[in-house]
Amino acid sequence: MSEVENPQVENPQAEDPMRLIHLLRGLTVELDLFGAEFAARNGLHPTDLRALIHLLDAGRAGEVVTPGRLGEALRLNSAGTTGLVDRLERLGLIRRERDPEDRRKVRLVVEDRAMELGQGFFGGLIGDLVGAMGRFDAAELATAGRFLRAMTEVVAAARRE
Amino acid sequence: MSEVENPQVENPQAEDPMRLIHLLRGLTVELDLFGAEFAARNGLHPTDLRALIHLLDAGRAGEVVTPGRLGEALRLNSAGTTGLVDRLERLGLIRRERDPEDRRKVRLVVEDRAMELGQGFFGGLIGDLVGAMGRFDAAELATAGRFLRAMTEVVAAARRE
DNA sequence: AACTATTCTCTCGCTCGACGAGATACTTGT
DNA sequence: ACAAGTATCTCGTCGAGCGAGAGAATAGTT
Repeated sequence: MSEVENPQVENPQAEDPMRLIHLLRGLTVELDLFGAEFAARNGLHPTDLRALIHLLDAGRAGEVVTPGRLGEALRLNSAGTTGLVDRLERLGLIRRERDPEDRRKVRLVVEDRAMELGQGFFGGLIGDLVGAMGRFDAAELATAGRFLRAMTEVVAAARRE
Repeated sequence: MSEVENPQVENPQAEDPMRLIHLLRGLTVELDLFGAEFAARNGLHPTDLRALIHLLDAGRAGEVVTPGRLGEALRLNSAGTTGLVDRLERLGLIRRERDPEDRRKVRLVVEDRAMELGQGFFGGLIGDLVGAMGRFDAAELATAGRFLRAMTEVVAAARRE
């Protein structure tokens, strides 16, 4: 019997939790860098990209986004938010529209150009990711999903203290 | 037989690839926000935090980090790197030391204070994450690891074009 | 209806992180 | 010794984001 046996009743191929932690962090680092490089290549700042993602998500969910909501989501104060919206509007990615029902509000409307931009770039990556998922069967994907949800839940809980 | 049987072919609970994509992105967003809030609470900027992580990683691997290497890893130019190192040094998190073998070089030495900072904060999160992993058996953790590695590989490959 | 409080967005002035260009210090090859 | 190369730092500038507060519209109270 080698000393490799019986590491608390587990097999030698068992995944070390710390390895998984580092994998999680490594993945987020890669995704961040990917986003940052995409942003830089298109004359955007990281914040602009995050804003765009938020706007596209909200649009897909059919929600109306105002500068206030956007700034809150991105943890910007009102001055920073105005600057951000100015930038995105100047780039032709979004458009301001006064809300006819409450004229204090401004609706941020995403232009087609922004969707094409997001699609054209992230679309390729998403396709590759989905392709790589093809090497996993349904049960494995379900396990991965459960795992990701569990980890996300922990981080979100930690964030709320 | 209930509809829960036969998961391989068209199970209603099967994980939709796009759901997994959004989970991945959601997780990176949560981790980013967690880091940003930690940084803000300690008077650090996101860049400082990234630098600290890089330095701690390198230290654990026994590598010597110079301002040049650090700036390269963080995609900063030399001026920005000097500013970053100044900041970290002013905060007492690192220390500059001239390399006695090649006196053009500067070694960045991490102070104990920085390790305590990183440990004290990320330590709690890591503990929670490892705890949540306890709800998965060895085979499931192995699957999760394989999945994370596959996704990381795809993103890294996309980044290299 | 007028008056006050509240909500939402924007303007102004400022700070400071990051950039480009170039200076300085040290090392290596001839 | 001298030129070329490498590592770091200095200087001037830009611009994203902050704090404070102004302006515009709505909601609530009497």
